[in-house]
Amino acid sequence: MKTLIFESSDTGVEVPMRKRLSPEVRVPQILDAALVEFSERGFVAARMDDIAGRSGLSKGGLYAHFQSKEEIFKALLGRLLAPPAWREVPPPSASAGPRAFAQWITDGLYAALGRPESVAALRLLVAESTRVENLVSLWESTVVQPQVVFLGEMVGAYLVSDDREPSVLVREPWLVIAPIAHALLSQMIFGAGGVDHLERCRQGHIAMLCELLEPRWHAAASHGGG
Amino acid sequence: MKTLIFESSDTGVEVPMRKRLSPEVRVPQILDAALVEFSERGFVAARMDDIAGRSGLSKGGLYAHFQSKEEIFKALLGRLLAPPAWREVPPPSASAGPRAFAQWITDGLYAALGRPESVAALRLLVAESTRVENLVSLWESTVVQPQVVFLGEMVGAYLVSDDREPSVLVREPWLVIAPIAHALLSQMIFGAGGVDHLERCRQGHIAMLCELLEPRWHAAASHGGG
Amino acid sequence: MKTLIFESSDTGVEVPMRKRLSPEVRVPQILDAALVEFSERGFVAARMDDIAGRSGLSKGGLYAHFQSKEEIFKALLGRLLAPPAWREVPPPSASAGPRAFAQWITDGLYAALGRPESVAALRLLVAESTRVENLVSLWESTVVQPQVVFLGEMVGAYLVSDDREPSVLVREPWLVIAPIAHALLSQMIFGAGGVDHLERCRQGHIAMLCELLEPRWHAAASHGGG
Amino acid sequence: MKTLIFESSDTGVEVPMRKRLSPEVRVPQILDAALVEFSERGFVAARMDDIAGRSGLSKGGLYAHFQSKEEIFKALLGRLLAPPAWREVPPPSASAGPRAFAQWITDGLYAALGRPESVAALRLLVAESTRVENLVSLWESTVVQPQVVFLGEMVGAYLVSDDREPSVLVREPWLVIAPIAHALLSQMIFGAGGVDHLERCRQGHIAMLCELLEPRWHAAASHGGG
DNA sequence: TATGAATGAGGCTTCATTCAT
DNA sequence: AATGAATGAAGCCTCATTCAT
Repeated sequence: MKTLIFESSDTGVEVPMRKRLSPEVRVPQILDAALVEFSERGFVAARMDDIAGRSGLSKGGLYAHFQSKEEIFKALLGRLLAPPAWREVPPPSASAGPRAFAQWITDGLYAALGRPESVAALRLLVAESTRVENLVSLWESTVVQPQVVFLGEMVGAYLVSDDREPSVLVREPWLVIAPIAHALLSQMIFGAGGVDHLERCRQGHIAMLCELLEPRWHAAASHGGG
Repeated sequence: MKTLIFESSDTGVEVPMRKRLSPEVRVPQILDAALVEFSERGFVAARMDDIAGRSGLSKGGLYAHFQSKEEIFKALLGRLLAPPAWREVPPPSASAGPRAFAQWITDGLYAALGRPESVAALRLLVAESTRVENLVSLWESTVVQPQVVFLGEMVGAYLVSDDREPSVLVREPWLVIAPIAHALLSQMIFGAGGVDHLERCRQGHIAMLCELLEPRWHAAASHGGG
Repeated sequence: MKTLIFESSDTGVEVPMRKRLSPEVRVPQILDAALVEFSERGFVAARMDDIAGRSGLSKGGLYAHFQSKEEIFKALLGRLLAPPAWREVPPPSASAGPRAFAQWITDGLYAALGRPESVAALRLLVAESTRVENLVSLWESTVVQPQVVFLGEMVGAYLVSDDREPSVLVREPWLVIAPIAHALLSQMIFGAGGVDHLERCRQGHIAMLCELLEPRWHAAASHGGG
Repeated sequence: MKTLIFESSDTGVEVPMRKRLSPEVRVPQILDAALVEFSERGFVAARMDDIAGRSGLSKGGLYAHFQSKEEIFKALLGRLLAPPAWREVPPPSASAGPRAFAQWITDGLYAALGRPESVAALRLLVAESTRVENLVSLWESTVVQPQVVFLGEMVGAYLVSDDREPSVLVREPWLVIAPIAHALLSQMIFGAGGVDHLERCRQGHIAMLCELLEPRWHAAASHGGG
């Protein structure tokens, strides 16, 4: 019966013994560890030793699975930037009102972006995007843009149902997610700000969307401008 | 100007010499260089050699002005986090309409945050905030929060002038700046995105503020919501 | 043939397996591989991985046959330094003339030393002789010296048949092989130099031996010297 | 007054202080050290630490002068392969006899190649020529070949003075240096073999050249050969 | 006998910092 | 105030060797 970590011998010396795992098991462990280390310290300052330790193996052991630090980083980003399995829940009917619709939108956003790992991933992207420009611009065009466009279309579909001037949210769908961008940027710089900070942001986010989604008469008829 | 100055000596050999400058001149040069290097590479990866080269002196020369890399970093943040001389222009009167008001708000925001150095500074803060938590939280409480509160008050003052339900912008004034946060985060990750990217964002930002600032009747009276 | 052998298992997964061979078959394969790797890169730079790959098994597999890199090296040298089965052909009679005799000498020399493996072996000896001084000096005294002495005796026997001053080849028999030493050293440093480079060297070698073996009258009688 | 190596302080700790030297002084020191280390151990096995120590500075200090181990190696070979300032002494007149002429030839050869550094350099070339193929083939064509051709011309000029069949030495001038090649190869593999080993080789070398340079009648007239 | 994940020592290289000049 | 050779502490990576399978 072999113990997992230490095996005592009659020499009295404890010899570290680590489980031998298949790459299918190790690689995700390593990437999990890498996300923590890279996002806390940045690519250069992260130490292979620490990633190794956090994955439960020795420094050299990493190199059985990845050729270099850079490779780990790229594999990590490949995983982080994979398109999320968004939108399993269908939007509520327009008759349910703006709040239900806004809630549906933020449900998806905060579920995808509100987790600590997402903040870590974003911090990593901000700090190191130039290191993986290809991956990032691929992600932007194949994942981020389509998601934003999708949100804009959902808003358009919601608003088309009655007679009003289309909100700027339809023309500039990125505004739909602007509040969560602020919340995340804030967290990246100032820290978590308490467990419910994101939840409070989300309530503001919903309220703002509600105001923008409520029926309005043509702006030109009321105050006009610019 | 990166020309070296050559001084002839009686040995007949031309040796490259760099100008001897007073600290008042050198220190800002060094901090300018440091902002670029730190924000492009992060604190750890930035090299004293590069900061030196970019400031027009040699590695050793830096140490005539700063005791260490850390000192440079802190001095740089001290400069970056200084409160901006905002608000020299008074807000337009409420009668000028929401667009004029929104324009006034974004004028200040984009003038302060739209410059490339601001993006660099923010990137630096995201990547290295844990390194200078004290400074950052001081900045948050003495500069950022007051500015946001100030904006909220301005919005409140604008809206109070007629009869409507106060917008969520008053309760959650950070929403006023959320669009620029999104724009900046986007730039930090995806790059500049063209010279007029920020300007387009600003137009969307203004339009959104306009929609939120337009007179509305009590939401409860129209659709209500969950 | 570098095809891997696949064996199907009831898991439905094809796993690459290498043939299980007896040591009698593996060991020579390994030493062949080792000669190439050691001589191309030197002892330290040669990698067990590469020797393994070149022998058709994995790194760990080597250790089923040799306890260490050093062991492989010594076994290789043991094989390389074994006395060659020289001299199966008897020398031609003196009456056949110097050219026939010179040809007989070079036949043996170039057959033994002209092969690429011999060049590789010599390169290895030059680079790593200090690592195995015992083996090398044993080789020198039991193999190399006797061979050279033997050649000297053959030359002496050839020349004794007529009346002349004995050539220096008899006193310094290493001169008999000097030209091939030059050719080999040249190949070691400058590379093969074409397929027939050694053959051309051999012709020069023969011609030189002919000149030295031709009947001469006592040197003292002609020009004299120092 | 600063001591060269150690400076005692009142803490009782000896602080190593090394002289700060200009590159003109350091670089040759480093290359001298590199020759020893590289030729004793080969490129890969030589340690930067040892080269540094032998040059009187620390490991890191090397990098103020060379970008990498490879750079040191190339610089070293550049120095080793520089054409020697050969042939300052004119050849003796033909009337002085073959021995004087042979002596003149070997004087140059053994002065250039007989030094221990030359053996070290050759050993290095044998072991690592593939690492610097460009340099080596340049050396072959611009230094080695011309020197050999020059020797052949000298021999030709010597022999032309009387009526005989030209020796193979004229057609194949590399045979002139073959004996020293053997001597050097021998030293590279078996070690120095005593202080006067090369000198004994040289006597054999001279004797052989004498035999080949002595007047002969046309070979066709004596034995001829197939 | 064979595989390949894992270890751990060791080497190359980088870089903040020092200091003689 | 400025230079640049020099130091020394890390950190990345390689690779001989081990061992569970």
